[in-house]
Amino acid sequence: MVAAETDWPRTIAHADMDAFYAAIEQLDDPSLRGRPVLVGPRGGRGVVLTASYEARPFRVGSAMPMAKARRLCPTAIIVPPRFERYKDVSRTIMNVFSDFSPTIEAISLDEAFIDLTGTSLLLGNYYDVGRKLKEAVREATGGLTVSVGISSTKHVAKVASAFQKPDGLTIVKHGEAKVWLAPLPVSRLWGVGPKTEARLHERRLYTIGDVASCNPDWLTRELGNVGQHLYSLANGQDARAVEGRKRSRSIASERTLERDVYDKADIERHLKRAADDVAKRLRGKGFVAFGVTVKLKTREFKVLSRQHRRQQPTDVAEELYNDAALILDKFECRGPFRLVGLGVYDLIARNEISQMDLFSSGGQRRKLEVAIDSLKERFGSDVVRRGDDIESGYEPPNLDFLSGDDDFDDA
DNA sequence: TCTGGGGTCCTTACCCGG
DNA sequence: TCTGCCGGGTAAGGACCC
Repeated sequence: MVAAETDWPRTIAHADMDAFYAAIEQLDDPSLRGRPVLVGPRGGRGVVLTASYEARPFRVGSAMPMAKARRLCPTAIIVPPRFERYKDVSRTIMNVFSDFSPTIEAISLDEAFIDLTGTSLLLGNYYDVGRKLKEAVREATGGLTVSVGISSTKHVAKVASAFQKPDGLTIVKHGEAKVWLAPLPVSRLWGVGPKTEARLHERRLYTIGDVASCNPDWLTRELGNVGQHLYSLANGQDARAVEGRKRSRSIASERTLERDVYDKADIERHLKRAADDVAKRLRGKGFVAFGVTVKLKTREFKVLSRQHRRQQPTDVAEELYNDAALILDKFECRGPFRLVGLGVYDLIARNEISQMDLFSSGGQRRKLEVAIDSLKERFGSDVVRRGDDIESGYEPPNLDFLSGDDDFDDA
């Protein structure tokens, strides 16, 4: 039944853990098993991070305000999150995925793409691979379940993994993706959120099949590049490859406050805390940052941001804070604000700062990074790097760090 | 007791220099 | 010399994801 799978141009699995945080809490505390569990803050203005499957019949789900979730499911047990523990388990499952392929792309703590191209002869057909993957995760974690989708594109694998949650295994054969996707609602397209869903509905497009069969030029006129992208996805086309690990491009720290702040001194106090946090994480990753942003959210949920580009990059909390304090003066709105945040962008590795003097602006550097990445992809990183050996008297800068060989997100 | 925190990518507007 | 156009760079916001 899957005899043709070796003809697939690529084979990609998407593995997505079921109710990850809640499942870990139930694993670690047997008294929680079989009961509705909400992972999230016990008080304050927080939202549900994960609801266990026992809580879901009460129409409770992620991102729902905790107060509302408690009204809907009064018997739920609320457990504060333990991210360090979740990261540990994440490392375990990523190691399991690595046993199935050298090319895995972690999307978050609990999900990843796994490039299975060419592995069927080693691991059996893709049903076997899927079952082995699920079993390996269950064994390595002591009982957690994962839902797996396997197809010839990232997008279909992703949609397939969500198709039979929890503990599902869905395989969509190459060449059958378009037909398989057609009856699903447009909201299942990866990248369609509430806003885009509404825009599609306004145009009488309700299923993925509706999108697939509409006129692509019309859809592009209506929705711009998004329309073009969605048309391709709806037709089962998605050329994106499973990418290994990627460099992080920004780091931020923001908090919704117990009470709204009006006072500039109060805002500055929160910026100071955020600067400390961001600086610590920058140093932990060995990065320095050129760009600093301040984010404020009004009582009406309007998000405002202002940014500033430094002459010299930094990972020092005091410098980040001083920039943030200056940025604060750029806001016309005086509050009250419910959230204060500080972020950094335009990151480079700290040990390469001196070489950055060659490039005056972030845009130029970004273009150079893209160019170098594409050269490395095309010719291999060893070939591209060989410029250092040229005996011309000119010593080209070592730009290895631009490909991010050394520092990555560990998520 | 009504709305998190951490990200990425894209669009739009504006400024500036050629 | 002035004006208009165009493209690049940057800033701000928006949508989306988990």
